[in-house]
Amino acid sequence: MATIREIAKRANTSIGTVSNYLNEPSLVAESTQKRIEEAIEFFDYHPKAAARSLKSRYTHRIGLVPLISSEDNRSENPGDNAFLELLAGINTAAAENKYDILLSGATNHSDEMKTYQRLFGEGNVDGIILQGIQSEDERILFLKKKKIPFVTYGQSDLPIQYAYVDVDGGQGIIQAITHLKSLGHKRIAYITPSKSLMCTRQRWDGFVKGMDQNNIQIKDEYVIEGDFSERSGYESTKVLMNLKTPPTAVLTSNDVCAFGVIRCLKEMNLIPGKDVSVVGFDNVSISKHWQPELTTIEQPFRKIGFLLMESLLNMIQGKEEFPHKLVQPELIIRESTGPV
Amino acid sequence: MATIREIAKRANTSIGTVSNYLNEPSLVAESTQKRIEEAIEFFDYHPKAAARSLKSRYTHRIGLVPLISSEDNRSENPGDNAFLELLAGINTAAAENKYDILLSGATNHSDEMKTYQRLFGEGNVDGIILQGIQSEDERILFLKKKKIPFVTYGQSDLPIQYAYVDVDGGQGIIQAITHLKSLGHKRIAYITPSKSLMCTRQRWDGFVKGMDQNNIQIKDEYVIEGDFSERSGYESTKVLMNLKTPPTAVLTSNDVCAFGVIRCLKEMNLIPGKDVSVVGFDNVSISKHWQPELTTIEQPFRKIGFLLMESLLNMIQGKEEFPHKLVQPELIIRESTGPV
DNA sequence: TCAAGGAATTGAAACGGTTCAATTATGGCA
DNA sequence: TGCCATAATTGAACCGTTTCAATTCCTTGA
Repeated sequence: MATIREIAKRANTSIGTVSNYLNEPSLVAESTQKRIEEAIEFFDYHPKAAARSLKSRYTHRIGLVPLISSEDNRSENPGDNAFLELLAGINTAAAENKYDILLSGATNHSDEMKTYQRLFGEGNVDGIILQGIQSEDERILFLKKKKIPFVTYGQSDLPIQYAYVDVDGGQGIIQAITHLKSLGHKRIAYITPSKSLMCTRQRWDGFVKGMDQNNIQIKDEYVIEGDFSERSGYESTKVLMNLKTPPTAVLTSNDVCAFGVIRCLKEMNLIPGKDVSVVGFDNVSISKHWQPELTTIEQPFRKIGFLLMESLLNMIQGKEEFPHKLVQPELIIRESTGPV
Repeated sequence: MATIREIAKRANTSIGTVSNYLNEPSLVAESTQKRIEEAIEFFDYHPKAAARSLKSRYTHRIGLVPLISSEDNRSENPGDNAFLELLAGINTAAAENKYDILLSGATNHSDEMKTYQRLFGEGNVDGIILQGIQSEDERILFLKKKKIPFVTYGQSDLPIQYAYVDVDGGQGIIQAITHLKSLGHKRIAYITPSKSLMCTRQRWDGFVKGMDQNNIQIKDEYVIEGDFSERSGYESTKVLMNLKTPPTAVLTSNDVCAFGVIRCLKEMNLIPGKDVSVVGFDNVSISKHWQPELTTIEQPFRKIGFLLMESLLNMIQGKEEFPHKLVQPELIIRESTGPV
């Protein structure tokens, strides 16, 4: 394998100049550039990343640590393509900046933190992207303490400054309510997981605001505190449908929960999308193939990935300190919502 | 950040000994080990990957270049979790050997080859895992020519020696036929994509063998050359069901094609799993939630990932030259197959 | 013709590990 | 006690870049 010295020799110049050409071509005279290019071509030269990063301190890599369940559970979890789309976005921004992605799976959060420390400590990565943020995420505290540059996808409740990209979930709920109103719905129920979660709180705020904007009064009995599970959707629906005046539409906080709602409606011989409208959140891959196809709120994962990477790079390069970015979700209208 | 020299100093030993401790602790006296461990703990020391690989030539990283479609297509392609599961398997074997995974997406195969060359040329990775092998895959030729260590998931038709891990698709088809036979089926149809593909040919061989083993004669009119699309499943089924004596069971080469079969059956007012049994191939995440739930052949992606990584490491370490491994798929029996 | 100053180039030191031949310590045995 | 084999340790050279102060080259204006 050729080294920078051989390139310099063949191009009849010094290694310093070749290095300049590699990093800041404008410093090098055009005629010299030509000769260097010829030599690089001739030897099929690629500067060694190890040598480069040893001296320069930049690895040109960022770390991503997906949580990997310890058992095979292919078809269980429908979070599926979201990760791939996020990756696609991250990759796009990375490639534009000549960065690569280093992946090292972990099976739990304490593993994950060890991995972060190792990746950064060993100088494998310049920074880290965090996903699946929890309300008091210990990983955020850890990375902050270790002074490891990082961006998160989603916000925590921690009173700390850090960079994040987040979806404006409240906006999504507002869109859904507006859509339902336009179909004539006024009796709108909302199944929300515990408001101790940051994202749920945002959505709740959106719910309040959306109802207000559309001049609909929030009825306490239409608001049910559940969780993200299919079961929760099912049980909550049972309660809702047994009310004196049951709602004509149900908002949920994720698709899986909406699937539970649909199952319950079917069991009660109600036609989802006709008798009762249902809106999910996430647009997981199966929601398009559900019966009926699910109206849901989609998070733009590619864009999120792109922004995550962009923000991280800005931090690493010292251009921004703690960038905050909010992106708008999109309402995907399918069969599970219809006129009253 | 501490360096090996500071560790040596505090542990009152030489850098050579610390290096030995790091790489081959058995070379170091126990008492010395203790002191070194204390020093490492004290400084929270992590040996720098760049320095290490600069001299040792090992990066402790392998490369993976997923093809990333240029547009957002979250819920279109159900290949979804397969990649994640593969990754999980690769990651497990990687972690056991202190390896990390470097990911760098590409949008097409020529991009992909450039990426391979860069990753290996710059010394970012020790070897590469190739997926989505085609019958005359140019990437295989390229990597072979450039002497880049690699393993593929799947075989090509190229008359070259290289390492691969593959699923014994033929075995899967045999299992499916045996299952159908046990349900009383004798009129079994098979929709197969063009036999020019390696994997289709394997499956065809399995079909022939499986029918023979179960003493069923292959009827020419029950064999339809289609492709992997939903449409192909639909069209082929139309032809099959209009035969004088239509088949009672249909084998396909992937789940999406099977979905097409099911759609056609429903349109013809036939009940899939009752009037006609249908078997898919892949067990994509939605097949479990299909109507009816799809009987299909599952590829053990975790295991495949694990074997891929293991084989690659063996090659890198010179333990094996071109390991070949075949894994057995598993028949997942659900609702789309039933007694005649 | 010369001085000044910017553009281009130079080369030695530095980054933080690994490697290996050489050296020293240790234990077993006659 | 002395000798030998083996275990443990040492430290200088090296890996291939980047960095930067120093030097040379070139142009311009007086």
